[in-house]
Amino acid sequence: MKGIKTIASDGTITITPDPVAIEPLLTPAEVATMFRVDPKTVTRWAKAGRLSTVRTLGGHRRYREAEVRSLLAFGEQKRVQ
Amino acid sequence: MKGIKTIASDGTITITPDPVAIEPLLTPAEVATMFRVDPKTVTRWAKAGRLSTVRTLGGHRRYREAEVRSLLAFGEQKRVQ
DNA sequence: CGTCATTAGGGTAATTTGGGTA
DNA sequence: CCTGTCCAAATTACCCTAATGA
Repeated sequence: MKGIKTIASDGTITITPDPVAIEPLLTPAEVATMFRVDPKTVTRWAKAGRLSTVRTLGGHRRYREAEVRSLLAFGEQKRVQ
Repeated sequence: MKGIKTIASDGTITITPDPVAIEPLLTPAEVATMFRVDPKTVTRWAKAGRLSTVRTLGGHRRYREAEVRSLLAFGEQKRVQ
Protein backbone atom coordinates (compact mmCIF):
# COMPACT_ATOMS: atom_id res chain seq x y z
CA MET A 1 0.00 0.00 0.00
CA LYS A 2 1.31 3.36 -0.99
CA GLY A 3 -1.24 5.48 0.83
CA ILE A 4 -3.25 6.36 -2.23
CA LYS A 5 -6.69 5.56 -0.90
CA THR A 6 -7.95 4.68 2.56
CA ILE A 7 -11.44 3.97 3.80
CA ALA A 8 -12.05 4.28 7.53
CA SER A 9 -14.54 2.18 9.45
CA ASP A 10 -16.89 5.14 9.64
CA GLY A 11 -16.97 5.48 5.89
CA THR A 12 -14.44 8.26 5.55
CA ILE A 13 -12.59 8.04 2.24
CA THR A 14 -9.15 9.60 2.09
CA ILE A 15 -7.15 9.90 -1.12
CA THR A 16 -3.54 10.81 -0.47
CA PRO A 17 -0.94 11.59 -3.16
CA ASP A 18 2.03 9.24 -3.24
CA PRO A 19 4.53 10.60 -0.71
CA VAL A 20 7.31 9.81 -3.14
CA ALA A 21 5.89 12.20 -5.70
CA ILE A 22 5.47 15.05 -3.23
CA GLU A 23 9.10 16.02 -2.80
CA PRO A 24 12.06 13.87 -3.85
CA LEU A 25 14.98 14.51 -1.50
CA LEU A 26 18.70 13.83 -1.70
CA THR A 27 21.24 13.06 1.02
CA PRO A 28 24.34 15.25 1.49
CA ALA A 29 26.53 12.49 0.08
CA GLU A 30 24.43 12.23 -3.06
CA VAL A 31 24.55 15.96 -3.71
CA ALA A 32 28.29 15.97 -3.06
CA THR A 33 28.79 13.20 -5.59
CA MET A 34 26.72 15.02 -8.20
CA PHE A 35 28.80 18.19 -7.82
CA ARG A 36 32.05 16.30 -7.30
CA VAL A 37 32.76 18.07 -4.01
CA ASP A 38 33.10 17.15 -0.35
CA PRO A 39 29.81 16.73 1.59
CA LYS A 40 31.08 19.44 3.91
CA THR A 41 31.06 21.87 1.03
CA VAL A 42 27.41 21.09 0.35
CA THR A 43 26.73 21.85 4.01
CA ARG A 44 28.40 25.24 3.59
CA TRP A 45 26.19 25.99 0.60
CA ALA A 46 23.16 25.20 2.73
CA LYS A 47 24.42 27.39 5.57
CA ALA A 48 25.02 30.23 3.16
CA GLY A 49 21.47 29.94 1.88
CA ARG A 50 22.49 28.86 -1.60
CA LEU A 51 20.55 25.61 -1.17
CA SER A 52 17.20 25.11 0.53
CA THR A 53 17.15 22.29 3.03
CA VAL A 54 14.71 19.96 4.71
CA ARG A 55 15.83 18.75 8.13
CA THR A 56 15.26 15.31 9.58
CA LEU A 57 14.09 15.21 13.18
CA GLY A 58 17.67 14.34 14.11
CA GLY A 59 19.06 17.44 12.46
CA HIS A 60 20.47 15.91 9.27
CA ARG A 61 19.93 17.84 6.08
CA ARG A 62 18.07 16.66 3.00
CA TYR A 63 18.16 18.54 -0.30
CA ARG A 64 15.50 18.98 -2.95
CA GLU A 65 16.36 16.93 -6.00
CA ALA A 66 14.64 19.34 -8.39
CA GLU A 67 16.64 22.28 -7.05
CA VAL A 68 19.94 20.43 -7.24
CA ARG A 69 19.33 19.22 -10.76
CA SER A 70 18.34 22.70 -11.85
CA LEU A 71 21.56 24.12 -10.46
CA LEU A 72 23.55 21.35 -12.11
CA ALA A 73 21.94 21.96 -15.48
CA PHE A 74 22.69 25.64 -15.26
CA GLY A 75 26.36 24.94 -14.58
CA GLU A 76 26.60 22.51 -17.48
CA GLN A 77 25.83 25.18 -20.00
CA LYS A 78 28.74 26.04 -22.22
CA ARG A 79 30.22 29.40 -21.63
CA VAL A 80 32.00 31.53 -24.16
CA GLN A 81 35.59 32.17 -23.21
CA MET B 1 -24.56 13.43 -0.76
CA LYS B 2 -24.75 14.00 2.93
CA GLY B 3 -20.98 13.85 3.31
CA ILE B 4 -18.40 16.59 3.48
CA LYS B 5 -15.74 16.80 0.77
CA THR B 6 -12.50 18.68 1.34
CA ILE B 7 -9.49 19.15 -0.89
CA ALA B 8 -6.25 20.21 0.77
CA SER B 9 -3.61 22.34 -0.91
CA ASP B 10 -1.38 19.30 -1.32
CA GLY B 11 -4.00 17.44 -3.28
CA THR B 12 -5.36 15.28 -0.49
CA ILE B 13 -9.05 14.61 -1.01
CA THR B 14 -11.12 13.70 2.02
CA ILE B 15 -14.73 12.61 1.87
CA THR B 16 -16.38 12.41 5.25
CA PRO B 17 -19.97 11.08 5.31
CA ASP B 18 -20.12 11.75 9.02
CA PRO B 19 -19.52 15.01 10.90
CA VAL B 20 -16.92 13.13 12.94
CA ALA B 21 -13.54 13.57 11.24
CA ILE B 22 -11.09 10.69 11.17
CA GLU B 23 -7.40 11.53 11.21
CA PRO B 24 -5.48 10.26 8.17
CA LEU B 25 -2.60 8.00 9.18
CA LEU B 26 0.66 7.13 7.46
CA THR B 27 2.71 3.93 7.55
CA PRO B 28 6.37 3.95 8.66
CA ALA B 29 7.47 3.46 5.05
CA GLU B 30 5.52 6.48 3.88
CA VAL B 31 6.94 8.75 6.59
CA ALA B 32 10.42 7.43 5.83
CA THR B 33 9.98 8.27 2.17
CA MET B 34 8.84 11.80 2.91
CA PHE B 35 11.91 12.48 5.10
CA ARG B 36 14.26 10.45 2.89
CA VAL B 37 15.31 8.23 5.80
CA ASP B 38 15.14 4.56 6.71
CA PRO B 39 11.84 3.31 8.22
CA LYS B 40 13.84 2.27 11.29
CA THR B 41 14.83 5.89 11.79
CA VAL B 42 11.16 6.87 11.94
CA THR B 43 10.71 4.20 14.60
CA ARG B 44 13.54 5.77 16.61
CA TRP B 45 11.85 9.16 16.38
CA ALA B 46 8.66 7.60 17.73
CA LYS B 47 10.55 5.91 20.58
CA ALA B 48 12.21 9.22 21.44
CA GLY B 49 8.81 10.89 21.61
CA ARG B 50 9.44 13.22 18.68
CA LEU B 51 6.48 11.71 16.81
CA SER B 52 3.15 10.72 18.27
CA THR B 53 2.06 7.25 17.27
CA VAL B 54 -1.10 5.25 16.85
CA ARG B 55 -0.56 1.55 17.44
CA THR B 56 -2.33 -1.22 15.60
CA LEU B 57 -3.58 -4.09 17.75
CA GLY B 58 -0.63 -6.09 16.45
CA GLY B 59 1.90 -3.50 17.62
CA HIS B 60 2.70 -1.78 14.32
CA ARG B 61 2.98 2.00 14.38
CA ARG B 62 0.95 4.50 12.37
CA TYR B 63 1.72 8.22 12.20
CA ARG B 64 -0.53 11.25 11.94
CA GLU B 65 -0.26 12.78 8.49
CA ALA B 66 -0.92 16.32 9.70
CA GLU B 67 1.87 16.08 12.26
CA VAL B 68 4.35 14.69 9.76
CA ARG B 69 3.61 17.40 7.21
CA SER B 70 3.97 20.16 9.79
CA LEU B 71 7.34 18.77 10.88
CA LEU B 72 8.50 18.64 7.27
CA ALA B 73 7.51 22.26 6.69
CA PHE B 74 9.11 23.44 9.93
CA GLY B 75 12.63 22.55 8.85
CA GLU B 76 12.33 24.14 5.44
CA GLN B 77 14.61 26.99 4.52
CA LYS B 78 14.10 29.23 1.59
CA ARG B 79 16.85 29.82 -0.84
CA VAL B 80 18.44 33.23 -0.80
CA GLN B 81 19.72 34.15 -4.19
C1' DC C 1 -6.49 -21.32 3.98
C1' DG C 2 -1.74 -19.81 2.16
C1' DT C 3 1.28 -15.78 0.06
C1' DC C 4 4.31 -12.00 0.42
C1' DA C 5 5.54 -7.25 1.55
C1' DT C 6 6.08 -4.56 5.74
C1' DT C 7 7.28 -3.86 10.58
C1' DA C 8 9.29 -4.76 15.22
C1' DG C 9 13.04 -6.05 17.88
C1' DG C 10 18.40 -5.83 18.50
C1' DG C 11 23.07 -5.10 17.15
C1' DT C 12 26.75 -3.24 14.22
C1' DA C 13 28.74 -0.15 10.30
C1' DA C 14 28.41 4.21 7.88
C1' DT C 15 27.16 8.93 7.46
C1' DT C 16 26.38 13.63 9.19
C1' DT C 17 26.96 17.48 12.22
C1' DG C 18 29.62 21.27 14.15
C1' DG C 19 33.75 23.61 15.25
C1' DG C 20 38.28 24.66 14.27
C1' DT C 21 42.08 24.79 11.06
C1' DA C 22 44.94 24.64 6.62
C1' DC D 1 36.31 33.95 -0.85
C1' DC D 2 36.10 28.93 -1.53
C1' DT D 3 37.35 24.26 -0.51
C1' DG D 4 39.48 20.10 1.85
C1' DT D 5 40.72 17.88 6.08
C1' DC D 6 40.94 16.32 11.32
C1' DC D 7 38.19 15.44 15.40
C1' DA D 8 34.33 13.82 18.76
C1' DA D 9 29.59 13.23 19.28
C1' DA D 10 25.27 12.36 17.42
C1' DT D 11 22.33 10.46 13.94
C1' DT D 12 21.27 7.32 10.44
C1' DA D 13 21.81 2.95 7.52
C1' DC D 14 22.13 -1.95 7.06
C1' DC D 15 22.26 -6.69 8.95
C1' DC D 16 19.28 -10.47 10.89
C1' DT D 17 14.83 -13.30 12.61
C1' DA D 18 10.06 -13.39 14.03
C1' DA D 19 5.58 -11.41 13.86
C1' DT D 20 2.00 -8.57 11.68
C1' DG D 21 -0.76 -6.78 7.81
C1' DA D 22 -3.16 -6.79 3.40
